[in-house]
Amino acid sequence: MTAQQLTRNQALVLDALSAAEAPLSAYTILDKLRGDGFRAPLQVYRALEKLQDFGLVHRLESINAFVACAHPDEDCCSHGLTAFTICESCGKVTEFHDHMIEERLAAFASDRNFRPGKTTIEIRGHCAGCA
Amino acid sequence: MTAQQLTRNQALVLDALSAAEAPLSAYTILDKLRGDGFRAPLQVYRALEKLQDFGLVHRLESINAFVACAHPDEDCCSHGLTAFTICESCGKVTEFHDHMIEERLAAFASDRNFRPGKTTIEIRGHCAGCA
DNA sequence: CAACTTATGTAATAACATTACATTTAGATT
DNA sequence: AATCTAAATGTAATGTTATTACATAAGTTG
Repeated sequence: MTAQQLTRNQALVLDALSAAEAPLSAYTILDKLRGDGFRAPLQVYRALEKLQDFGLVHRLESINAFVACAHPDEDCCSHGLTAFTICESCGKVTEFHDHMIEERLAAFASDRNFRPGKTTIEIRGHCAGCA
Repeated sequence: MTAQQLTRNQALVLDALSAAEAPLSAYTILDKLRGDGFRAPLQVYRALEKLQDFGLVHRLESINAFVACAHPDEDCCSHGLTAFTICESCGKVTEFHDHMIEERLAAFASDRNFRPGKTTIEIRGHCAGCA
């Protein structure tokens, strides 16, 4: 996915996520953007979908929420697997990549002729500050 | 979590999941069990919660659905991480454990003083039969 | 039995996400 | 510039997933 000019809605949603300290739900984003003319969930979901396509936003499956990519410039999300730690106290999310985990998962899939699509790795717990 | 006598509702929910070829949503389970007297979502969610505590059922976060544990006798789910492949065509789920992945994730968490709780690893894709 | 904990029943509501359809905008083509 | 087309947008309605609140019943332990 190559660099991309964002539409107004996409830019607003990305800004909202970038400004947030923690992941936001689609409906929280909607509420934040009502002042900018947002009125319906679909406006948010559509922008989120594109932003995910562009590798600028990640969806955290285990908490139904979204975060801005930590290093979008590296096109990080297309070259492999992204994993997350998610603090259940403060919401802080850390994004990381581990080549060995990627290989092990790929090997497992390959052994079973399973063709992998999107992979989710999320560790919920408590961060250093909240321990 | 030690072996456990299940209540009627818990047993019914577990049986429904065990009989299914693919993961079931809570509401699908509810519909299957209406003939057994189930009337409300909470009956299902409460049973599912306990069954997860007992290590007899897993929740698949990325598809909001539940599966019976593939090898509940081994108490598999308490001794470590469980990972899944999920076929997006036929719904088939394969459960697996990988000690090295477990170690890598633990090491990452430890390095950052992140105290891990529940970890999710789910690979969505297409199984050999559906490729 | 009394006190307590666990499980259950039921209704209502909250939270998350999609379908359907009409309209507008932005780029490309002529 | 006028036209065409694909992408994006607006809006309403609905579908799906999960929880809160409160009342009742059943099992456990002193």
